[in-house]
Amino acid sequence: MYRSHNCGELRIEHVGQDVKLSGWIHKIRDKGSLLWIDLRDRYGITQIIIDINESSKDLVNQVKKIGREYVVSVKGIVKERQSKNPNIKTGDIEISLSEVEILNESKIPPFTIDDNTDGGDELRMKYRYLDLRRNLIKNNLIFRNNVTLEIRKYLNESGFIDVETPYLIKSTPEGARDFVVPSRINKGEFYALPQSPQTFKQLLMVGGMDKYYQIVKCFRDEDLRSDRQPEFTQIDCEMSFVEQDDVLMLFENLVKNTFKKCIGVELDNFPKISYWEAIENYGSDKPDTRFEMKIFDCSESSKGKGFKILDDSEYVCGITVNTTEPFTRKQIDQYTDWVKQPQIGAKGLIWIKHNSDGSFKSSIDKFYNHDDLLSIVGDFSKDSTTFLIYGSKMKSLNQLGQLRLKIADDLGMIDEKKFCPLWVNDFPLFEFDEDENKYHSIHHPFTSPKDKNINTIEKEPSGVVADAYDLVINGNEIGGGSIRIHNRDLQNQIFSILGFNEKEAKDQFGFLMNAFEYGAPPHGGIAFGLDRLVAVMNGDNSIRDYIAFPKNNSGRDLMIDSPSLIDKNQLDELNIKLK
RNA sequence: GGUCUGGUAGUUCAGCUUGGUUAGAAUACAUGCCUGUCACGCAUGGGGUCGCGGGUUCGAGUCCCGUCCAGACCGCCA
Repeated sequence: MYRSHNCGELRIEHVGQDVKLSGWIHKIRDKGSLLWIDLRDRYGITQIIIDINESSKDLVNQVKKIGREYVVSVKGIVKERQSKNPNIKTGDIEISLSEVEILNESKIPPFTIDDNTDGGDELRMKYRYLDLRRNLIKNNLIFRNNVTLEIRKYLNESGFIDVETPYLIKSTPEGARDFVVPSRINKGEFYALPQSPQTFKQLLMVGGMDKYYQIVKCFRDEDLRSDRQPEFTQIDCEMSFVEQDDVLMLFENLVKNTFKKCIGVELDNFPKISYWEAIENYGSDKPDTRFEMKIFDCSESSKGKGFKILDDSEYVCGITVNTTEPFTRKQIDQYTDWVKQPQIGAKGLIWIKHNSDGSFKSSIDKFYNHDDLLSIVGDFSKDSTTFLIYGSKMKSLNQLGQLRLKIADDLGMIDEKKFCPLWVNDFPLFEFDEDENKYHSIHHPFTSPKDKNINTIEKEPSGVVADAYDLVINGNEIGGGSIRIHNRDLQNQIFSILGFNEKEAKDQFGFLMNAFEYGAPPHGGIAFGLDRLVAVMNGDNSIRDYIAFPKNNSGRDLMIDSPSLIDKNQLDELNIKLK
């Protein structure tokens, strides 16, 4: 027997008991004739004490051999501590050591296994198994487990069944790049890993499963970010005989339930805003609504005063920043430089300072008098500053949206403890790609247009509104879904607008079109990014520390050192020749 | 594919602007001392291909060019 208790469960009421614990040596504090060992496992830390003067020589010698991160079993009697430690659960007791057995030695770890580790990201990834011993990662994984458990419970109680779908599927040109797997048996042919189980879950609906869910890995061969991994986990759901509101209600309750059970937060009802409201008010389709600072349109009020730059712009929009002290010239210049950097790409930044006496000072004083400026900024409070950005509508809004986030961040306007979920819906169905001179789906090609648009699809594709919705929390896209097309002719029509000819559509999605001819029920669904959800619930932007073995910026696993070359025999077998 | 930042002790960093003595600090590690520690304390000690390659120079951690690696961002992510 390795242990009678774990390292986190002994309390004052266990005093006097003989116990055996096993775990890792967290820290040794050698005080001469007294020596303490912190023994650690997943459940906590228990202090072991050795009184050198009252212990056998053998025991002392054994103890002296032990180093950090050794795995040991210890036997002893539970005693009340003379000086207690209120910071840990086992802080009232300690184990008076009578026997110790070294189960495994450890090299000196490359970084300290501590809450404030001295290890950098790269090293932590390379020795991820050591990093997992730290509270941060360990607690995140436990938290993730709690979240998935609550979600499974909720979905099961709501009548959903968990059905697995295949990982080796077919590559399609739409959307993200596929990860591809060569087939040995079918020479020259390739499987693709799913970007999502989209078509399969729709086929499950055709198959009468009615309510399906799966907590499932998805794969996309695109560049990584701190909130994007090439393999990530979705909570993937689909339901039959539903309209948008049915889906939103059920999954709003799922999210509320998860927040309540896992972090004790009661969320208010989620506001619903349309895609265009989001874009025009926040410059983003995933607005952070933890703070106001809404964007306003001043295209009309800013024109006709002889200032050519604004007169010639398609769109002019602004935000007013309320501060207790007006921005300094230096701060304004810094923001001007910031928006002009290539990543943002603004042509310039116009500023209007609101002085305490109600007067204005601005970068466009030459062309605009007091009343002109007043009509641009509308309502304002003293000592605030208004910024204007101009250009094409989408670009200006997007740039100002980014400035809005930057300023809020700089000024500490974001309450980190707050959660502001909302639904964004009424997305356009298509977006016109200037480079390729064709339309592509904003969501995916199986998204249904709103009923009222069905007759105008061919005539005016860009005006069609999709029956699609996103869940946004604190400026993060957490989930998205739609009501799907279940009619073969409509699906065909959509494929043709997307530029598929009949053969291509049949080759790639023939199975789905066929299925639609055998009584496909109306259906719709949603998928949540589990990694992002747990990170956001914990107030984090990066998902890496919520994944046991994540990949780095370049898609590498630094621990197992993948991807890697494969040998010639393997390549030959797969009929692959490298350039 | 692009922009930016970084790479110096096991680790995290300073030093680079303005080239010049033996490249420092903290932490980790080792040894010794310490009977109530829990970020223990004190003393001593070991520890460096300054990412790699080239160039400028009497002399390069420091300046220049290239390259590799890591991170943030843009593009990309139905």
